[in-house]
Amino acid sequence: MKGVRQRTLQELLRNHGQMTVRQLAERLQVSEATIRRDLQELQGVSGFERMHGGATLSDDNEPPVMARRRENAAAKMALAMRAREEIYPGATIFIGSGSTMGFLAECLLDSHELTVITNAQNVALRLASAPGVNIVMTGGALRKGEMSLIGPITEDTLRQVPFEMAFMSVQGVSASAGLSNAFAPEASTDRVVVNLAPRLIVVAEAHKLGRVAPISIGPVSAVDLLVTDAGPHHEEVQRLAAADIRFVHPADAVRV
Amino acid sequence: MKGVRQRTLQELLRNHGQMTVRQLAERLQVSEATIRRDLQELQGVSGFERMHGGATLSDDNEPPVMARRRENAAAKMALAMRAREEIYPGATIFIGSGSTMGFLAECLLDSHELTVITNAQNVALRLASAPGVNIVMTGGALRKGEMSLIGPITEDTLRQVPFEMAFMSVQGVSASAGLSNAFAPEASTDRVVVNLAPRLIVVAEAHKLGRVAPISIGPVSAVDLLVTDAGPHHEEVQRLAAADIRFVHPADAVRV
DNA sequence: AAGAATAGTGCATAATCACGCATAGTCAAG
DNA sequence: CTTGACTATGCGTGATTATGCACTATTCTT
Repeated sequence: MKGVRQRTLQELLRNHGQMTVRQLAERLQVSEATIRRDLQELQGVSGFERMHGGATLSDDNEPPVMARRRENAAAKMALAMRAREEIYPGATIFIGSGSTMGFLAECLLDSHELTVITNAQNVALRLASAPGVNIVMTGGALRKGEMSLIGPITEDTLRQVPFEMAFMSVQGVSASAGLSNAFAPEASTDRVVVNLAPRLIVVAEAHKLGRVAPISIGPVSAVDLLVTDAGPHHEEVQRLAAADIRFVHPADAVRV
Repeated sequence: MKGVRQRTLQELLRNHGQMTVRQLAERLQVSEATIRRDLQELQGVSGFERMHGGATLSDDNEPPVMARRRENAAAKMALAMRAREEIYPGATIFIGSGSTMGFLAECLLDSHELTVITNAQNVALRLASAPGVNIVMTGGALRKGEMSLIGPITEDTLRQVPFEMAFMSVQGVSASAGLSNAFAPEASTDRVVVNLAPRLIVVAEAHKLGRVAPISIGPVSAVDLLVTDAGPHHEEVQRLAAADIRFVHPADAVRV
């Protein structure tokens, strides 16, 4: 019964978030000593935490990028699905970090003969269960909040692995100030991607348009395609169009 | 009847996710002994896991490294805790892949001023919630089962990032045949680690001692410290000791 | 700092397991 | 149809493993 019970136990913890030893013993019809022994063995499960009186198991350790996953999930998924249409079988693509890129990974689960190079843990993890997708991660320093890899090592790796197109999301897209991001080390890595990408596809929700973040990562002219849910009447969209940027919308978001 | 029953059995497991031997015997109208024999034969079916009292069959393809996490959890944790004692504040260490290394990561959550370089996703993920730990990941191709990064890119990164000691677990440790692993591309990466590590600490459960896997990754002389739960009377331990290998045991396993 | 709650541990008991052996089917050749 | 070899199944046994209880150590609360 032990193994089976431990599964149930994890299930309970995952659903309730946190439970006391007493509750678990009652619920699983075993003594508290047994629960304690079980919890002992669960040490090491990601997100699991033992504490006096009980234990917690958060869905994941919930770095901000995971929390943001839930914000505007529908819109992000729509953008991701539109972005996916640019990918053809056999392609080698780069996918950057950010919650929207996580959705893109989700869209690619049943792809065949696709090679994905990424510096984002959430992308790699999601795609790990995609049998038809080869995954290459860049090396680098782990930026914990974003679960992304950045820095000179990342950039070196990028230069070693050629790719045909790059998908990235950024903090700001402006016809005048170009692409921009907030965090300097990450911006440096982004700049390398922008320079290396034969074809650069930027995915940006409407509120990113016109925004300017502290660090510039490249001119808008580097953008080959902008996927956004901002409608054609959005004033920044018009400026970008004037700057000769091609942009597309998810099918069901044109009315935004 | 056997084949039919075993298919039904898998069906039941798939639907219920988990069942006890008793339940299965009742449901299929055969003795528990028969169920046990059936379960014996189902070993190797993907997602299938035997455990005391019952069995589970998860439909999601969780990586084997996660499944192995549950096997011998207590022993692995003991080894990991012993291994941790070798780490001093301010150190820069490499941690390899494998479930035992995941436990080591777990032990390091409250470390301060530690830099960890790793090619293992499970290690990086676990340590992502450790505020005092800097994490650098190697790049490379993702080996999905192990959730580890391997290949030339990994090796390049390793050469770029100096570290003071390396922790790794291997498939086989033999006084005569040295360190060995099963999977060639991974072994290549391991070999680089063995060569680069100023101090190499190998963590191996008792059953790894004396075993020889297909691909050699280095001589035993490369090992600076062997952490094992095999007691001093284990015959391979004696051979290794004769080969001048230092080894230590987790505190509570010396009596083995 | 004292009292209460919670956690860890050794031990006896109960559950489960693996193995050997006997029985009952199953199938093919004669 | 019979015989004999083979397989599957059930049962019993000793060994292994898990569990609960009682007790001690630790941690939290006030």
